[in-house]
Amino acid sequence: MTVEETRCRRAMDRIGLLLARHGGISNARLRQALEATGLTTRQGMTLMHLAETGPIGQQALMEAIGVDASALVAILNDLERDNLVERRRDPADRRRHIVLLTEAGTEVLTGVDTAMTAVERELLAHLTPAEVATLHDLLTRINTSAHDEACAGS
Amino acid sequence: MTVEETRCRRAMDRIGLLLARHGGISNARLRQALEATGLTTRQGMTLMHLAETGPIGQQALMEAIGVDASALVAILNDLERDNLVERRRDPADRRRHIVLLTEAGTEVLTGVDTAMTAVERELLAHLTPAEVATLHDLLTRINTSAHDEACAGS
DNA sequence: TATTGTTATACTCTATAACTATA
DNA sequence: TATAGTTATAGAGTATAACAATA
Repeated sequence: MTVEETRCRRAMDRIGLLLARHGGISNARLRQALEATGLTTRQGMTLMHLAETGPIGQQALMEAIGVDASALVAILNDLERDNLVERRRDPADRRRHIVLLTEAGTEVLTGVDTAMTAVERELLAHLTPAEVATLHDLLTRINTSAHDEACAGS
Repeated sequence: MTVEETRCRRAMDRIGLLLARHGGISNARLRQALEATGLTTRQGMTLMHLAETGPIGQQALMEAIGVDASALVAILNDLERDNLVERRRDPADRRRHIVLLTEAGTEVLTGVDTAMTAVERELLAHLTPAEVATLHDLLTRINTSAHDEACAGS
């Protein structure tokens, strides 16, 4: 297509930059909303995942929430210190730690959910429900996995 | 199935979390792609804005790229050290610094643009051009400004 | 040797408050 | 006093490599 030369599109037409910026804003809002629960965004997200999956090994949990091993350790250390999760050795493979929600962790979850709902309501205030659904669909289809196709060049 | 009660939607149905995560990924990819230019994402973004707006005060630049004053100072210090931008006192109001691209900064810009294009091509590999346009539109309409409506509570 | 989880480290981004110099 | 810019500092997120225990 004709378009202008590929060179130098306006900065905020750059979807990469838009995503980075909105991600930062979402993160900041979530953190603020979660302050009442004493959790960070990633801690809240981790609790939500545990509630969905039930007891799970750290490897699987890592993939589910998209952080690396050392980051997950830090998250779980904090959560375990506050008795929101518990790590148990897997008797079948003593290298593995099975992570599970405690009763206290389950209770905190309600507050997390409320906070996230409030943040979303605000972020998406100008969008219709149909648009929100579209946005959700498009976001999940963004290529998140490691570099595979396209631009594989060098 | 009958869905569960509204409480506790699946974590990755949370748009706030999706945005935060994809933002982080975009940022990481951009950083990696910009490594060749020796710039961080925000430095690259700053150069792009300067190219669009021309000479501009730091207050205006802050708003344009969405970082706060102290963050901008750090960005500009690095860029100025590398002679990519220049700060000049505004003779009309000696408190103000007018920021502008140097010739070297303009040259680097081409590499920044190429890197960003490559990253986007990869992130958006599974979307049609129409979907990309929709995504762009929806992202720009997310409520980025300070808390006004909804959840204003305390 | 490979895998699971841990520790240590460092860099980026973000947020806040205190400071300066001008107005 | 108010504003433009600066400095300092701290917390959160991310990335990497080295390590221990177990398989």
